[in-house]
Amino acid sequence: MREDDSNWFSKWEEELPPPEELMPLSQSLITPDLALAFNIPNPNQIHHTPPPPPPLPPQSSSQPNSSAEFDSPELSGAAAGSDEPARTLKRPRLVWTPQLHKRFVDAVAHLGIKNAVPKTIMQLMSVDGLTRENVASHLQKYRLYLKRMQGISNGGGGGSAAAAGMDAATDHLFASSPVPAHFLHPGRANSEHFMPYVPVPAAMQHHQMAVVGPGPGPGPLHHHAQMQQQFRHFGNSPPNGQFDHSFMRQAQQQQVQRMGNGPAAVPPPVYVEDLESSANGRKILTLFPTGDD
DNA sequence: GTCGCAATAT
DNA sequence: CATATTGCGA
Repeated sequence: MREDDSNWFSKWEEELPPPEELMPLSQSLITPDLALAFNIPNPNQIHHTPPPPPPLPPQSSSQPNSSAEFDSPELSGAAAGSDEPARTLKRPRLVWTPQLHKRFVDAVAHLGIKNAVPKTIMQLMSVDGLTRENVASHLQKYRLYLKRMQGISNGGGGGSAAAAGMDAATDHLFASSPVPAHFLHPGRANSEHFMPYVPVPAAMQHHQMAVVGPGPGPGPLHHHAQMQQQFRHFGNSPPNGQFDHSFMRQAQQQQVQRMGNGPAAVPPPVYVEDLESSANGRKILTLFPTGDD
C-alpha cells in the first residue's frame, strides 16, 4: 500500500506542537547589549507582540518562513548607517529544548538515516535562526548517543539499555525524546522508507530560540537576565512577580537549562530528568509534553 | 562545498 | 556542563 506517502506527513503535522505551545521566544538576532552598543532603539519593542498570538494553522500559509514578524525592519535599514550586526555578530548559543530536539529527531526520522545530513535536517526543521552548524553539532552528539545505545543493547546482555545508557549525563536531553527503532539498526531489514523528498514543508513560522546573555563573566546571575529578556518580549515585565502562567509555562521550557551551580540560592525549576525509566514507575511531572505523542 | 568526526574552546 | 568552533580527511 502506498498510503505511507500521504500518511506520514499528515501524522507529522499533527504532532507538531500548536503555535500556542511554542511561540515563546523570539530571536532578536542581536543581544540587547549589542543593540545598545549600536544605538539600535530596542529591537524588541519595534513590534510589540500583543498577547493573543494569532493561531497559525499549518498548511494554510504557503509561505514557509515569511518571517512576517520579528526581523526588525530597521535592523537592516533604519539603523541609519549602522551595518547589519546580525550577520557579523555571534549568535547566542542555541539551547536545545526537548521540543526543539523533538523536531530534530522527527526530521531525522523522516528523512531516513541516509539523507539525514545537517543541511537537510536544518531545512526540514525550518526553525528560524537555526544554522547548519547548530544541527551538525547536535547531530554529532546525537550519533554518539545512538551508538552507545546500540553497543549496549546488543553487547551488554543486561538488556537494561536505559540504565547503562543513562549513565552519560549528557543524555538527559536525548532521553526526553523517543528514538525511532530503525535508528538503532542502520543496516537491518528493509525498514528504509522511500521519501519522495520533501521540499521543506515549513508549516510553521514561529521561531523558538533560547537566548543566553553574552556571558560576560559571572555565572550564577544569568537566569534573571534571560527571563527579563523574554518577558520584555511579551510587552511588559513587572518585577513584581505576577505573570501570566500561560507563558510562564513556556518560559520554563526554555529556562530548564541549568547553568553554573551556585551555592543553592534559587529554587531550580525542576529539570525533566524523571522518565519512565525511573524507579518510580509512574509518569510524574508534566512540565511539558515530553512523551505525549 | 558539505559531511563526519575528534579535539579543543568558550 | 552544553554548545561552538576548528582542523582535516573523505
